[in-house]
Amino acid sequence: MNSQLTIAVYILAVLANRAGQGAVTSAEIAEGFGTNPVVIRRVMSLLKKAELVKSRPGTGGGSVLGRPAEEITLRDAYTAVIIEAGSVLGRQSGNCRSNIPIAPIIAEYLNELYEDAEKALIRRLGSVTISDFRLEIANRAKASLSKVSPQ
Amino acid sequence: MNSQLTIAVYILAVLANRAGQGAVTSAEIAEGFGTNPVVIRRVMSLLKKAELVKSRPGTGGGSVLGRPAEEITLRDAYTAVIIEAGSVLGRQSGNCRSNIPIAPIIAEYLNELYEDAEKALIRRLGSVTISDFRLEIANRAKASLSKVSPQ
DNA sequence: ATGTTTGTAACTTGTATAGTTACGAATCAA
DNA sequence: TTGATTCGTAACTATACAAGTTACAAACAT
Repeated sequence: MNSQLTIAVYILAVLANRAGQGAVTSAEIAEGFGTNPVVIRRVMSLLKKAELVKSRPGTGGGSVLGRPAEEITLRDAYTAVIIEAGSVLGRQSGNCRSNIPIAPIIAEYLNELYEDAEKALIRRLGSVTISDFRLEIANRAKASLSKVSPQ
Repeated sequence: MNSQLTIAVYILAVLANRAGQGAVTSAEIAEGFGTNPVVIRRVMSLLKKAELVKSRPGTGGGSVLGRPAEEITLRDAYTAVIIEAGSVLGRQSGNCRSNIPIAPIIAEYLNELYEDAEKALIRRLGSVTISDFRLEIANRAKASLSKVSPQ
């Protein structure tokens, strides 16, 4: 539920990279990320609902950005992917089997406190466009490569 | 990893309730919360490391607060319980088996963004003492009872 | 000594999610 | 119209993780 966000922004970054050069298939994206095409399509399906991407089947098909990379923020990706599952934060209860009335009351209260944090997160995510993100990741990838083979 | 915080603040609230009336056993706390004593002891063990509680085995044993309830905040409970597992937020990777170098770079970047949110959360938690918390939960429990049987 | 309670290791169970397989539906090209 | 390609999604498997449980040694009070 959290790595879906990683995948979502990866997808958006790849599509931004290829903007204007035709659609990108889920197989191609999957290979770049090191996973199965279906995993990509599942996340893609959420991005489609949020109209961040458009997809088309058939030869020459695949996905493209729904609007320019400068007009998509990480917040858009977050809400597209996370809202389904409630929130990254508010996942109280988990595996807890307690049915005693006090447990949910505490959980509810803690969730309210989490809300402030989520607002801060969303604000921060909203300040980063896919363009920004793409550049940042490219720089880091370069840096991490030069760490492996220093010369 | 998240319901541990629920348990932690429940423990602290119970011990605050009983301050000056001797130690409380894990069995008693477990019954109140509707779980197994070992689950309580596991969380208690983290609270002990953080010196929020003191425990003693044997007859008349159990746990007491390490300092007054007015001087313990939810932030203390949070750091005691969560730090172990990294953070509520930064749980990137999860089940993701991708070893492609780009995935961890994105995850790392997202985690940095999460940090701002966590700071907000910690600030908020730091503003609530166990005393405050105890009152708030008591009020809510009363309200939720009156919902079940309105008269 | 005896009974009580903690502390913790080891195991079982439940659940979420990643990954996989399979196949129908949509699309394009010939 | 046929065939190749790609998406969309259901159904299944595998894995990881957390809660719950059992068991028992160690610490402590009487």
